[in-house]
Amino acid sequence: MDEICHKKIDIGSILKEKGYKVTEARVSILEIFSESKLPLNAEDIYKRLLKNKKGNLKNINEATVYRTLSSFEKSEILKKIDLRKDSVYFELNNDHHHHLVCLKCGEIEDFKENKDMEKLLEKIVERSTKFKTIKEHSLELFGVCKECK
Amino acid sequence: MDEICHKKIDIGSILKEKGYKVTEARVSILEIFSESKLPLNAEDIYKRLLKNKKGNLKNINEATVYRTLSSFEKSEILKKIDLRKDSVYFELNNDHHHHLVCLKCGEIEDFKENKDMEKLLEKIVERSTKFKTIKEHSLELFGVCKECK
DNA sequence: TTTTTTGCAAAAGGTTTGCAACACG
DNA sequence: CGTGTTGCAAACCTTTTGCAAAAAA
Repeated sequence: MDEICHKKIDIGSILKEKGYKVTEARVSILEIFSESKLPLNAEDIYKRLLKNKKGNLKNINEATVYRTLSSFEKSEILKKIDLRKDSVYFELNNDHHHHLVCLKCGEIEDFKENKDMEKLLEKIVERSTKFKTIKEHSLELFGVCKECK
Repeated sequence: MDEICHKKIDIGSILKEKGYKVTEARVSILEIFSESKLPLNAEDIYKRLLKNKKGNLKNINEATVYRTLSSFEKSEILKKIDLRKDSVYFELNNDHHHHLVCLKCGEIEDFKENKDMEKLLEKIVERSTKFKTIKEHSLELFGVCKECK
């Protein structure tokens, strides 16, 4: 446990903190992210919402999913990840890590960012002529996993 | 097809090496990449083709651009880059570097990858349980450039 | 000539948007 | 109750595809 991800998050407070009204769509979407070990795209979210709600609750529209993901990204609740797939993936922005991605089967393994990495990035920015600071960075490694070999 | 090559790459040989027939579309597209300092997307390429050809030569279709980019990526003449924009960017796969990207104006600055970086990546893969080697990686830094500050 | 490549047009995703109805605070 | 949020459907934009015509080897 507690390797990467999965801190308990107080969804209500997060939303209020960012000035959002606490709606069913937003809460459900954040729940899904907080329960997922993997990055998710809009379709993943939409399907899980459907599954969760097949009882009595009303569905959440796909447009709402897109709007929510996009606004959560702007307010830095989520971050966007490029997995070299056709759609955009997101994950919670509360734990700094990156991914190893299998180009064949899509398998994903997380790895934490460490001090060495941070120092390296600092050096890069120091040497830059056009930038003084950076806000974020991508670092995803692509290969073929042992299973697919 | 014996256009002058403005850089050091021999477009004809590259194409033949990879088993491609040497067509006007492919040569023109590679010329554009070899003259560009920045990553380009399909639309960029298409527009530049239009501009180049506005004299008498016939245009190259957008579908051809997409097909060419995609096949050049598979044959590793080009590589795909995620710049957090709406479309996919490519650049020549002949020089290992990464980018600092301005989230406001899109300004791009290159930086070279160094030994430290390589060692760091090696360590990550060593520690991985699911992967033994990686083929490639993304590393793009996003921030706001001095101009936009 | 044979095989590959291209143009065209149509369609396929994925994502965004306008607007009226709805719900949180 | 007022403003922010959502559902719906249509539009949008980038990218892909089938097929016949054209070009390379």
